[in-house]
Amino acid sequence: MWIVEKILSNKIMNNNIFLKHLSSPSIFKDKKVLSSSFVPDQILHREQEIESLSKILAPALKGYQPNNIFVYGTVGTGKTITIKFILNQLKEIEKTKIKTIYINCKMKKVADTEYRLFAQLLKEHGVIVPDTGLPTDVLYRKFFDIVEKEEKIVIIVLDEIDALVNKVGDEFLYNLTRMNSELKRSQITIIGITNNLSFRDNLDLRVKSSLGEEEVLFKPYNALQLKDILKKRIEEGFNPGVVDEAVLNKCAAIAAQEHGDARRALDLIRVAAEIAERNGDIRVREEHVDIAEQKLDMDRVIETIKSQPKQSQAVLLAIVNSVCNGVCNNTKTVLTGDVFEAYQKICAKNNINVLTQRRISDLISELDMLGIITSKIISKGRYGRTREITLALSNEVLNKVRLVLQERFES
DNA sequence: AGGTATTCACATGAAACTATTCTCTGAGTTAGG
DNA sequence: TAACTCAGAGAATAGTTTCATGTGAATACCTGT
Repeated sequence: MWIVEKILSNKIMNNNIFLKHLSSPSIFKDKKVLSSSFVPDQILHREQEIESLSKILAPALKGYQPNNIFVYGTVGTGKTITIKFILNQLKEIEKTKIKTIYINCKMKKVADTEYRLFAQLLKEHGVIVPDTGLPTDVLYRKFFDIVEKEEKIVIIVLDEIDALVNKVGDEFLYNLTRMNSELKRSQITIIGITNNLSFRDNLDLRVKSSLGEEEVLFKPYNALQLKDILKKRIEEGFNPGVVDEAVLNKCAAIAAQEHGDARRALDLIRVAAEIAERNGDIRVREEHVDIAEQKLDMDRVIETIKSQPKQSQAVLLAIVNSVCNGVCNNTKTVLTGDVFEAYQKICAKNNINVLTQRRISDLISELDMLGIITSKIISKGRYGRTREITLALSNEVLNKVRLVLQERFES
């Protein structure tokens, strides 16, 4: 503890403003354990899934190509973590003949297009290709050559594969699976992870048959299982006695309600603890969890809004303005047409070029997907068919959103 | 009254376009031998 | 003659526009009673 030494040796003034933060005992023992991306050395309540996955992948150890796998399960059911865990175990036994690659297809600017996916795959093999300029099939060739040269069994994990397929189609999956028949000395196995249970149904038949050779379903955790998982993480992540049973129960219960999302439970407890620590409390209490729940919600919304492009923000402001001004007399809903009008006004005031209504329509449905607004299509008979838009935000969040938006626009 | 046709106000889809960033290639230019 | 420069052709990508087509049900319009 070099800081303590420094303090003792009086190298730091004893009125330094940071001193009081140092002296308060830390709640955390090892904070990274509480992050949802942490892979623990033991995964609870996934014994069955681990068993079947390892059975499928075991042939790799004997030099055969394992079947391709589809992994399903809603958010926070431990899909990613389990796969990572299994890959780690696999590598522990056999490093020379097996190569594992994990790629998250949703990562912006990393693997969200076919080109970038292959660029990423190449990068994993130590080949850097330019971001643009090359035809995609060149990357495809390069990847093929490298894999062939390596003489390994390559296990490629494509997390959130549905996002990529929705964006660019399933052609690349077909190409990847087809590679195997052309590869002589190496083989590729694909593990596709998705939280969209019906994803497989709208795949090309060829892809469906070759990729869906094996399927593993991850069921949501129930409250008891969540509690176990949390408990273990708490033991590792916090100093003893910091979190009591009631808090644990509460987090598990909230997460269980949200379709057994373990990530949610972890976020809750971590943020609750951060809040407690900042307040100078040495224990995490239930009210901290309440605040954490709100804060998580708020942060999520604000973050997504801030990261939206300007036009999208303008559209959101148009929605917020129209809803708050009660365009549709005192109801809290607005229609696409109202939004477009309000949007045009905002553009005029801010000197932004006005996009077509067609585009605005898309931007509105994007905001819907992000969960910032709720919209449903209604038919008003003779008076047309349109979207009925409602803000999906609590008043508190809404006010914050307004502040953020008004910072960016004159309105 | 009951049935059918219209009509509105957008939704939704597909394709094409724009602008930006970047590679590759080959022609032209330059400097050194 | 090798090395360098530079313009032009192509690609990838994101964000849009243009054009075309779809659509649910309140109303207008008929029809036969």
